[in-house]
Amino acid sequence: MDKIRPRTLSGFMELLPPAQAKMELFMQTLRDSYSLYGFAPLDTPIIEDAEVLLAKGGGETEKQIYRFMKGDSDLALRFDLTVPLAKYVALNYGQLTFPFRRYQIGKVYRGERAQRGRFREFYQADIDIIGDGRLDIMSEAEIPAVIYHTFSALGLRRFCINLNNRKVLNGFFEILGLGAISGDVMRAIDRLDKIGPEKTRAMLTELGVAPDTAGEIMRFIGAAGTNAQKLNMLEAYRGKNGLFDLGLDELRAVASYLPAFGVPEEHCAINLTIARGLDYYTGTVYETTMLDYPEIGSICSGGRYDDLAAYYTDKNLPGVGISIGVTRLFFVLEEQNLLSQRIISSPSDLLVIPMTDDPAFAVACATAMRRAGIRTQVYTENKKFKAKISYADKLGVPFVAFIGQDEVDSGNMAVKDMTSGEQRSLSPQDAAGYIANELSCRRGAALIEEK
RNA sequence: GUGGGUAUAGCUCAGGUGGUUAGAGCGCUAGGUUGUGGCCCUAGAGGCCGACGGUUCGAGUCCGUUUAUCCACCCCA
Repeated sequence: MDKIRPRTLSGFMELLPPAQAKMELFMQTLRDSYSLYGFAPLDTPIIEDAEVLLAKGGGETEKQIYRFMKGDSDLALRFDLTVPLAKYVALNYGQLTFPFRRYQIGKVYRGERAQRGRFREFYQADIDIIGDGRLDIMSEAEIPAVIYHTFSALGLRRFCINLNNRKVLNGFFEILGLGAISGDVMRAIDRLDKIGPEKTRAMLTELGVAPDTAGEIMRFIGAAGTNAQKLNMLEAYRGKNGLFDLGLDELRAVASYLPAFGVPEEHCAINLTIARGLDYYTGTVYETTMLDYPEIGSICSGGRYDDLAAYYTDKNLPGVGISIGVTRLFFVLEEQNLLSQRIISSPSDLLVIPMTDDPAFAVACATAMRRAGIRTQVYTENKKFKAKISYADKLGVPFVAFIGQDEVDSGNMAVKDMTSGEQRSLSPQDAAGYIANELSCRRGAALIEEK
């Protein structure tokens, strides 16, 4: 009989158990970090009514969204977590307490061509703070702290949160008389780090920007130095444009609270080239990059927006949020070999191997170990001894307990440390203490270990 | 959506100018005798050479079509 060839669609990540164990730890670390800052967990359906998801319509979203009919229902898979959040907040407005702080980690779908590090199904890990009518600048100032803590908790050290403000950029363009093409100009300067100053200048010229104006833009966005020095440079433009002045005040406020939030300046820098492609950002924007892997691009992006749910409600709901591309980041970390080898990725801490015809004592030992919190499985297949211990070896189970006739007679367990090869005969109670103690010494390794 | 590359064992890949039973490494299975894994040795299983069509006495190899996949661009996480 012909078999159907098993296959997984391109662009869909499917991991083997050891890698999946690390992925789970990754996401648990994110959950713990987000919740430490007072964000509430939220989940929403993967499938929504197409009319709801495509409320905004047009553009890339329309082209990339998975959409299908089920009977008479026009359905679509969510392509991010922000649109479902907007719907959720509009729908449950009366029952939510504002500012509404939620985190959500979930799969999203984009029907585009998959390639290296680009997936069609991937996890996003979002946090957002939604205000009712207004939202203080302090929420924008707090976001870098959450990003900093989250990546630090993962074990990442070599990263930088880039800060900018859309009002500063748009105000600056208005000062230069480029207000009409600010979107195109922003797109051009956003690519500075990727294509270099010459090509950026050429793009500006193509847009019809006069040479000396282009020069001023290049000087402006290329500003170097500390955050304080960059803010001083910006002060030179104060008084020429209301929007710019407002943005400068916001940027200054966000930067000034970094120390109180515990964010070191070397991890959070004003970068005037950061524009973000998404057009709904209206204030602070964030983009986090790994210092040793700039080619990867942003691993966490977000910003301030003025009206989250305008398509669903008349309520004005300004907010600020960020998204970590979990699947891409995990893929890159694995590819760069930055995931710690010290993480215990075994599904069990202990494998109990019965060697007598009646496994009752072995099962009783396993029960005692589980009561002590030790993740335990019993090997019950009737195979040769070698195959049994090899099973533990392949799974990376750190401890094995042999239960043969000697053990049944003595009431002890023969506990072997698979790393050292050392073996000792212990009562179940002593064995539980020994294993738990050893494990606690080995746990706690960070997920990411930079070279 | 645009441009380029690649499809041979479970995985990574060899297979000059067409020529008999298509190979390697890793992995897998079984041995190397009794209650000790990793290393080593031996043996074995496993392929309609992506699919369809063409050229030819003969195609894994050449040509066409198609599908899948990868890379780059666009855009993004």
